[in-house]
Amino acid sequence: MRSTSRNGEGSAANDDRSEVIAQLAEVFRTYGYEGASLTRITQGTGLGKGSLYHLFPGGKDEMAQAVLAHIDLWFELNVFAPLRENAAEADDDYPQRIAHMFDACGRYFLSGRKVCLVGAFALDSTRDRFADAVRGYFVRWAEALHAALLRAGHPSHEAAALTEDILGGIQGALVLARAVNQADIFTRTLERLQERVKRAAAAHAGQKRNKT
Amino acid sequence: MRSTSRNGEGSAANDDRSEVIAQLAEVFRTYGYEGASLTRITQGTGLGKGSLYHLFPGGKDEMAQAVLAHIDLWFELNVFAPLRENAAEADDDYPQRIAHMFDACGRYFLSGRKVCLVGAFALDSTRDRFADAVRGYFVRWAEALHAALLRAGHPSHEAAALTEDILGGIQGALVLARAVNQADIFTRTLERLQERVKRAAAAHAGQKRNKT
DNA sequence: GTCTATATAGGGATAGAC
DNA sequence: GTCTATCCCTATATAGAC
Repeated sequence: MRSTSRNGEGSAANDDRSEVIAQLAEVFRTYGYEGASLTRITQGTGLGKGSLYHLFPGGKDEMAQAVLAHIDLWFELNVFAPLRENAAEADDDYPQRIAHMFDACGRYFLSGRKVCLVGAFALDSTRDRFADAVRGYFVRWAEALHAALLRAGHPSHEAAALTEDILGGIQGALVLARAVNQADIFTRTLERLQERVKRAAAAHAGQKRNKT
Repeated sequence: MRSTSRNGEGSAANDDRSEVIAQLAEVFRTYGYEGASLTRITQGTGLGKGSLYHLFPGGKDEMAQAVLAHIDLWFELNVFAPLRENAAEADDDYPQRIAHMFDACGRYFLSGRKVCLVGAFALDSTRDRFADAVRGYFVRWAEALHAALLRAGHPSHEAAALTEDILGGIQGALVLARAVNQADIFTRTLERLQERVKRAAAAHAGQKRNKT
């Protein structure tokens, strides 16, 4: 029953692969790309080198690429897509979508106890190796958030500024939280960012009311 | 004339060492701690292994420690100390000191083209190796900035929030700027952070005026 | 598919000539 | 002080048995 040899992309195999990728992500997050030796990867996954190279013929590079794709998919499904306009519900509650984003981020980064692998890769020469994945992750996040902020009624320049402050604020809070070993810095930062968005939105509502 | 053998800590030797440390910093910033191999360090400094181990008997670990100490000293002199209260000029212009901090940071990080090595070290297991240096850097920065904000008239909770937002905002902007290869994200973020401080300060001044 | 054994290169670090 | 040569270890990757 476990065999999926007939359909090479069976769901059991996918689950296995998914599980391995999650473990790989943990290793890369802990040690960085250069620091993630095959020995550590072997320990972290419980697989021998043979199995690893069978799953990822391209070696470490392909493993990291798979991890980045996995992260990207998660954010695409749980963060970016929910932010974006949806034809079926074009008049949706955008402030709520933005709140959902903060929520998802808080959960994903374990309230500041888990760092952003993409951000970590961005800081050294690892970025160049995975330039497209690193860039794409932030660009698509920024685009989705910016569009949602516009839809929520923020003027263009403010939406752009908020987008940078939010994405940067999240990354920076993760750095800071880990540097001083205080995860709650991340939680507080998320709350303040969300509060700033609400205040800005309320200010526009107030201006509209005054005008009419 | 170049010999400083009699006084082992002669100024010429210090300059040499300082120059080497600056080059080491560049290598660590580019490749990260794990990625900074002795071969790359050799190329980046122009020194052979013999010279390197003569200068830093503790090897790579000591090199990185020296770099961190060097960075720390720079920030102590150019950022932290100017922020702090000074007995000789206790009634100084604290808003201006804060402006000076933003200025110094903008210059140090080359307007977003240079990352923060301490922040980069914080993100993976390198942090544990240099835990004290990493933690101390951010803690002392935070303390100095927080005190300056209090002195500038910000209420306690606001000063604490601004401190986290500013330190985190700077780190995050550096991550973001490098991730998408747009240094101006950093510049803009610095300007907005500074603007927020000014607005908050102005609001308090306004409240005071209304009260009296 | 997963293991063991091995190949080959490069890692950090040291010794000793100069 | 700086270089060259060399040490030993670990790195990534592959081959082939099972």
